[in-house]
Amino acid sequence: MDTIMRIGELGRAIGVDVETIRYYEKAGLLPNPARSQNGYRAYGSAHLERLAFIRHCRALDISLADVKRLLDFVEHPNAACEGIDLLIDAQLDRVRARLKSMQALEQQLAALRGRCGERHSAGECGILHELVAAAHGEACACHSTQQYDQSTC
Amino acid sequence: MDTIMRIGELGRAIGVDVETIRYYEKAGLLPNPARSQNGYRAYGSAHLERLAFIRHCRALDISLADVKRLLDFVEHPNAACEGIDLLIDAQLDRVRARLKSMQALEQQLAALRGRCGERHSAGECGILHELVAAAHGEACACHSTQQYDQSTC
DNA sequence: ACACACCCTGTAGCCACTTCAGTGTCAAGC
DNA sequence: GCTTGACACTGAAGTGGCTACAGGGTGTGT
Repeated sequence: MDTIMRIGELGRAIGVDVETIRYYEKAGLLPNPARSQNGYRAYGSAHLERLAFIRHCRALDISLADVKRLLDFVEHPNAACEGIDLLIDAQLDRVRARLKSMQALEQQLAALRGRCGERHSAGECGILHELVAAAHGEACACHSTQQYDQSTC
Repeated sequence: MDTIMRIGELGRAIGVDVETIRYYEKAGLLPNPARSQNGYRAYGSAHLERLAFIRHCRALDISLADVKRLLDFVEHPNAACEGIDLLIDAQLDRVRARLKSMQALEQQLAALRGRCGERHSAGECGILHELVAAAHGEACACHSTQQYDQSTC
């Protein structure tokens, strides 16, 4: 009743490298599949679903450790769910913090890019000058704060 | 004339862990400093500036390999500068791509967060349901595309 | 008989650090 | 003189999330 797939088929079905699947297995995220006589891994629809879940979480940039926790919740649906929203909250906080820093980064790089004129030596390059000056200047917040806490520079 | 600092002072001056400084040295980003009689590293203002430059570039999320290239330009100011703007362009492209995907991510996580009500078991948790359903659904673009190419889900 | 695609295991490499184990140096306090 | 503590040194190993490779076995088509 259950379609049986080999690792390559599973990989193609979800769009995951076979090495990654084996890696998830070793990391304890995918349960050990049955083996056919030749020793090949034999996957069913349960594995397919679980792998899809993992990849969806990874697409949300959730760490494998957290994915493991979420999978525990899926396995034990009667447990209290407190942990779930806390986990998602924390993830959202992380993503928002990074988003903010990436935006600052984009601004800085875009400004930097405008500094370079045409046909000149590295010694006259506005980008390089700007980088050196910014690294030197005390007004720049980059050096005193964490990478992901920086505002403008 | 040149203030001489030990590694701890240099680290505090720039806000970098001493281990990171030694790592940069081993990686060839910081030149080998002089040593005092006891074998301690002795840094001068040139090292300070160079380290500040490196950290500034890293704050801009520029890879160490690219920082190395930029440092080469700083060292050889008479070379042509073509490489510099290309490097910054590529960096900007990378940052913008990540920025876009992070924005999509934030949307998805925020939507997910809204799914969880109060006091219920994991089996009834809207977040978990949503995650499982989204992983299962074919309409979701997450599985077929790269992590950083996803749009909405 | 052979090519070729697929599968297996185990190990090492990637990036940018971080941590650790084990040892040495030096100034201050008792 | 002895201890304590902060700081320095080296080299190796660990982190996360894969990715790549070496060296073999399996299965199908021609």
